[in-house]
Amino acid sequence: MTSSKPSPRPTEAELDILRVLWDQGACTVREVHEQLHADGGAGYTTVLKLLQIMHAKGLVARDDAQRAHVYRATVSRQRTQKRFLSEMVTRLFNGSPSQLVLHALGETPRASKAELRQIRELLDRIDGGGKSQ
Amino acid sequence: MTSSKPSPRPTEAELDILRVLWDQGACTVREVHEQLHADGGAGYTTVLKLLQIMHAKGLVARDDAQRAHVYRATVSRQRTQKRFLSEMVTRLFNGSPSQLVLHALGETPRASKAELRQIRELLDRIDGGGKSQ
DNA sequence: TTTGACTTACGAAGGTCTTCGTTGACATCC
DNA sequence: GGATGTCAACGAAGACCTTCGTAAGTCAAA
Repeated sequence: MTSSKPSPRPTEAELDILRVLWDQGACTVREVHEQLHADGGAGYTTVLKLLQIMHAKGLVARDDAQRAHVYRATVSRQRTQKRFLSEMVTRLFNGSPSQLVLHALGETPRASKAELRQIRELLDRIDGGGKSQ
Repeated sequence: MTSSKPSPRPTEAELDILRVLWDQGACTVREVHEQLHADGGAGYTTVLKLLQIMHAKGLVARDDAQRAHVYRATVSRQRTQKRFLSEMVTRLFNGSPSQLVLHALGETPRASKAELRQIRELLDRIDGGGKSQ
């Protein structure tokens, strides 16, 4: 039983921290804080508190071998993206993912050639492989 | 100055109500409540309170000519979809809408032929018309 | 050993969100 | 007219989120 916790949806501030953790890998509180609020958005203890809460929720793991604890994300970027995406589909797009794709694509005139090609390839794979009705 | 208010992002419970209003058109509180919590999810006054708050926020308009006030959405489904989509892109997809499309497409093996075709057409229009660098 | 820098831990304040109980207004039916 | 039912309005409670001030612990250098 390794996956006993569904681990709750991250809040906005938590997402900001997760982004740092995903990009930088494991970080200390100070590193996250400097990455996120170098200008002075939120204080050091705010980030610390958030990380403690996230740890309690199971969103991050903590290595306290050193004095400055090191945090790393336990939820993957992919999984989180998927989760938010599917919530959005049910809440806002009548449960139709392709509707979401259509809308998102409409707002995306600045895609690179490579990306467009990637999308086409994926499309081919879906169309060719899984011809449902 | 008709459009002085950006009108805040709807919360989850507010989104549920907006969905009803979008699908059914203008509704009384009772109608929304029965549509949403016929089983007994939340009480009548809860829906009423939410609609009052949404009215204060400018998310819905109210016609109080009759005793039972009639509410209708002032924000369109499209606009709201776009808004959530773009927030998601910046928060979760490094600002790249096509990345979002790619992911959403990956979770969409059950798209209908018609939808896939629609996506392809849109893709062609983007690719052909806006060939950037 | 004392000082100072750095760190975690604790608790609390202020805000928003969601829910509901109660009240008073209004209409209808007997 | 009085009882009954429906409605909007109000206030408040409880939960969660975000932020921060302060205390307490640890380590190294002076």
